[in-house]
Amino acid sequence: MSNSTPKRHRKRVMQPTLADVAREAGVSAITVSRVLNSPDAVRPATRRRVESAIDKVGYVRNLLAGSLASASSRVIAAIVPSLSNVVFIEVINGLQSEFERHGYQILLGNTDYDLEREYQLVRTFLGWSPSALVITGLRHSDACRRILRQWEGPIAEIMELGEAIDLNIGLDHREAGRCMARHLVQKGYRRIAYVASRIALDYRAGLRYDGHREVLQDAGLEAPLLDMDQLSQFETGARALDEIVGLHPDADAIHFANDDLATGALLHANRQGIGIPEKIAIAGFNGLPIGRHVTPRLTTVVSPREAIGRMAARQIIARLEGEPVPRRSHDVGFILEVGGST
Amino acid sequence: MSNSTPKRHRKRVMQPTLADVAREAGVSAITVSRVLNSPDAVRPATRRRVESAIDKVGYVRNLLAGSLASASSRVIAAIVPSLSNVVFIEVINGLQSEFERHGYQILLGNTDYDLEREYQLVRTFLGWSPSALVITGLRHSDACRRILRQWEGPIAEIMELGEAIDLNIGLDHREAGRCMARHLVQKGYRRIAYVASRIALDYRAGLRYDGHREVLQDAGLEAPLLDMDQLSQFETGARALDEIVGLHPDADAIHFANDDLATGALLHANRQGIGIPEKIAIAGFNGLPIGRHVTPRLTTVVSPREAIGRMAARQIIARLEGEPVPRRSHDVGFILEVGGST
DNA sequence: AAACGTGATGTTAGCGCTACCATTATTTCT
DNA sequence: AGAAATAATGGTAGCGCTAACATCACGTTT
Repeated sequence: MSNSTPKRHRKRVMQPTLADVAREAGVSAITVSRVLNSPDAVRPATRRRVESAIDKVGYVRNLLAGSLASASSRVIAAIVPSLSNVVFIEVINGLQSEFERHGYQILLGNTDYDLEREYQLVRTFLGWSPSALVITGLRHSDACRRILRQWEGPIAEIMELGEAIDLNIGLDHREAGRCMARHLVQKGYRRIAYVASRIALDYRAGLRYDGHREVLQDAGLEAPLLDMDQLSQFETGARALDEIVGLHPDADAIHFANDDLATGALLHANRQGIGIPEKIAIAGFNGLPIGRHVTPRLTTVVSPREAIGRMAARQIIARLEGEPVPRRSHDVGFILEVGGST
Repeated sequence: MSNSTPKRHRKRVMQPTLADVAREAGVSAITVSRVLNSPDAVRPATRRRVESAIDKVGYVRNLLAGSLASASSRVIAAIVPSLSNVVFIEVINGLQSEFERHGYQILLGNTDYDLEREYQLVRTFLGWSPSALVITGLRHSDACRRILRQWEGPIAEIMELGEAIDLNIGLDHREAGRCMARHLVQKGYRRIAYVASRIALDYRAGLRYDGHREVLQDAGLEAPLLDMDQLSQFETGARALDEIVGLHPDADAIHFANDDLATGALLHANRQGIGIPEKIAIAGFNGLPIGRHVTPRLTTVVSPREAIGRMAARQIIARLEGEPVPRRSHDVGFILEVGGST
C-alpha cells in the first residue's frame, strides 16, 4: 500500500519528496518539513536523523508546493524598464545584495518602457504570490494601478518620488534638473541646450528637463530641447553634439539627460578637438564611474542607484518581518559633482 | 454546500480562484483552465463567457498551483557570477529578449564567483521546478555537478566552451588570449605584461592568460602577470598601469584581461600624458562600446555577449518545444578589433 | 434507425507541501 | 508520586490548479 504500487494517475518519475525522506528517517512528513523550516522545533537527535535522510535520498525541496501550501514564496518580483541601462542594473544589484542575504529570490521583469507590458508583467508576477513587488517609477496604466492597489503585499515604487501606492524610494528628478541648471547658469553659461533621448519614454529625463527649464526661464534664458530618437548610448551623445553644434552654433553648454549621452559627447569632442568646456560645456546625470575618468572630468549629478535598491530591499524586508515601517517615502537625494567639463 | 460557508481550515481572504470564475461563468473549473491554457479547445461562445467572468471577478491566476499541478513552471533559472559586470548583464539581456517573447520568466541568481554559493543557488532554483537552467561557466563544485547531472531539464552552460553537462554556448577563451597575444607579438611588441584582477575567481581571464603565455613562450618572450586584488573597474586599470610602469619600466604593451581595466588604464594614460601606443600599447577583451569611443580606440577582442544569451535561450526553447537540438556545443566565436591603442 | 465518430465539457484524483489541531513524550512542579 | 505544564511529533485537510479519464451532445456513416 506504500507507493511501490504507482497510483494510476500521474507518472511517478519525480524527485524524492518529503514523504520519501520521512520514511527513510522513520518520522512523519511534517517533521521533515519542520527540520527544513523551523529546525529549533525539532529535537536535535531527530533533526540529525532527518538531515542525514535528506542527504541520503538526495532530497531537493519543492518550493512550488511549499509556497502554495504556505501562501508565501520568498520571491521578490522586480520590474525595471530596461536592462540595457546600467542604472537599473545597479538598482537590481542593490536589491539582490540585500534580498539574497535574507533568503529571497528575485524574479526579474523588463518592460522596455511599455506600460502595457508592465501591466502584463505585474499580472504574471502576482501569479507567483511574490512576497513583495519592486517596480520602477510612479506611472502605470490605470488597470495596472488597480491591481497593484488591490494586492496586499508590500510594493516599492522606486527611482522617483511622488504619489506612491505603498513604499516609495527615489529622488526628486525635477529638483535634480534644477540643480544642474542652476550650476550652469551660475557658471555663466547662457545658451544652454538640453539633450535627451526618447524623452517620452524616459519621462524621468523629462522631469529633469522641466526643472532645468524652470531655472532657465527664471533667469530669462531660453531652454531649447533636443530629443534624440535613439537609445541613450555614447554614439547618440556624439551625434547630439554634432547636431547641437549645427543647429545652435552659439550654444555654450549642453545639459545631457544622462551620463551615457554626456560621455559620448565628451569623448567625441576629444576626438574632434572640440575644447571642453571652452568651446562648449557638458553636463550629465547619474554619476557613472566613466565620468570620473574622462578628461576633463564630467560634471554630473550623482544618483545613489545601488542605495535605492538596497533601501527598497531593507524597507520591504522590515515590512515582511513585521517591523513597523514608519516613513513610506524615502528621498535618497543626489549630489552635484562638478568636474572640468563645465 | 458551495464555499459560501468557509471551510474551517485556512482563512479565506484570498484572491478569486478558478472555481470563482467557473461559478461566475456557469462552467466547470477545468473549462476555465482550458480557456487559459489551450483556448482553442473551448467553444468560442464559452470562451467569451469565461473571459468576461475572469475580468468581472478580477481573476489573477495562481502560477504556483498551476506549475505544481502540471510540473512545469515556465521559469528559467539563470545563474551568473556577478551583476556588477556589464558582460553578464548583456548576457541576461540576451536571455530575456528571447525568453520573454516565449512567455518564460527569468529567476536571477548571483554567485559572486563563489562555487559553494552557486551550489546553494542551484539547489534552491531546482526547487522551483524551472523549465531550464542557465549557468555561467563549466566549473562547479562536485556536489553541484552531481545534482545538475541528476536533473532532467535542459541546462545551458554558457560563456566558455568545454566538457559540458548538457548544452554549451560560449567561446574559447584560451584561443582568444592567443589571438590577442599573436596580434601584439606581430605588431612588434616584446615586453608584454598581462594584467587581470582576481584571476583565481575570474578563471576565464586565467584561460586567456594561458593562451597569451603560450604564444609569448613560443615567441621566446616572457609573460609577466600582474594580478590585481580589486574588482575590474576603471580605477583598478589605472592603478595597474602605474604599477606596470613602476615594476617593468621597459614594458611596451599591456594585455588586459578585460576592457574595464584596459579603458581605465587608457583614460589614465590620457590624463597623465602617457602616449598610447608610443610609450605603451594597451589591449583589452570584450569589446565594450566605451572602447570605440576613447582616443585612441581600444584594441580588443569582441565577445558576442548578447548573442550568447540569445543563442542559449533559443537552444533551450527549441529543446523545450521538442525540436531536435542537434549540436550540443556552440562556439559563438570572437573578433579581434584593432584600434589605435596597439 | 442504430452505431459510430468527433469535439466540448465535466468528474475525480492528485501535484508536494504546510496550517491546524490532536496526540504523545518529557519535564517541572507540588 | 502524581498532576500539570511543556515540548515534540503526528494525522488530516487542504493550498489552487491540471492530467487523465468519463461523459455528453451532436452530427455522420452504414
